[in-house]
Amino acid sequence: MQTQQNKDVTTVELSRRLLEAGLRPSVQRLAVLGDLCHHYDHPTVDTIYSRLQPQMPTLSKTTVYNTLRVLCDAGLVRSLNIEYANQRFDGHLEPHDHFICTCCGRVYDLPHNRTADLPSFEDLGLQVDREEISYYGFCRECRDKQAR
Amino acid sequence: MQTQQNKDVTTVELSRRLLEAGLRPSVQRLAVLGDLCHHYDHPTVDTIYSRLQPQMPTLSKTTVYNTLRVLCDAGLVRSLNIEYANQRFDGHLEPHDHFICTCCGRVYDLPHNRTADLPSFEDLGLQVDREEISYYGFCRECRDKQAR
DNA sequence: CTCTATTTTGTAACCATTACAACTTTAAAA
DNA sequence: TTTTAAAGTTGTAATGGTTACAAAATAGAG
Repeated sequence: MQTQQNKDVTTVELSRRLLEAGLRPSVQRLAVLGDLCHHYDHPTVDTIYSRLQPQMPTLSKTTVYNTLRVLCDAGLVRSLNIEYANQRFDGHLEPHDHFICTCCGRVYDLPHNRTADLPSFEDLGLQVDREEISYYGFCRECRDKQAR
Repeated sequence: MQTQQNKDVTTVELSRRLLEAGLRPSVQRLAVLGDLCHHYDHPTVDTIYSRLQPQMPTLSKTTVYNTLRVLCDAGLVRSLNIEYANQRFDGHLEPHDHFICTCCGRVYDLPHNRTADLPSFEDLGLQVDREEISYYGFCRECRDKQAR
């Protein structure tokens, strides 16, 4: 669950997604987007950089930051807002929620816990584009560890 | 809505809450907790500091940080996790959701959009303590501004 | 092939947050 | 009271994630 992978996303598909979003499919962009589509482990910028750098020795961390911003703006990637944590990213685009262990900080995917569509707050003058549901608590590992 | 206030919370009441949480009701703690209970505007650390500093010239920003952490741990205050923003705080404790304008960054309170209690993820080994629902979009002001 | 816009890179700066040690205040005991 | 120890506050310095910026590299158009 945590280290779920999805190797099905080919470079061709990634390239198509970038082009569709009006972005040039550079090596770096393909690498960053690919990393997020192949690992659903909600990595930090640093994690992404560390995974890619060995294969791309000239890669700059600034590029990872820039690329992630571009990908987020294009909607190809989500950024998660997690208490007491660095920014984290998610290449998993189908609607789903997150569980954050307040003990170890790990992030788990959850099925989207919402029966209906996005609620409307038009009466308040608010146009809702996106919803983010996060649960906080203890994962099994941390509960077991604490029990001992 | 945005600058909603609640002057009904007296110092005596704030003091009682602190003591009940096992915290000494120091001047600084009363001030920080009071600020968050009197303004429901989801301030940043800096905003809180700026509001209190004029009346408390010796107040240190470190104290504001320390105090907020202590208050959060005690459950007297919530911290919000908002995309592309500094940490923000909320002294409004009844369950409610938030709307964040992706244009101006303002945070609006919403009624809690959840019919049932916290869902259970026991089957996944996850013990849920807390839920956070955030909506992102455009507020009326920013929509109007963009329309022009 | 040349030119120009786009993208990437590395360094330096920025700024929110935390570590730490000194100082102050408080509460309780003597 | 006075003393004493614990709790709380303060300011400075360090940390570390993120961004600004300018130079270098790259890619697509003509």
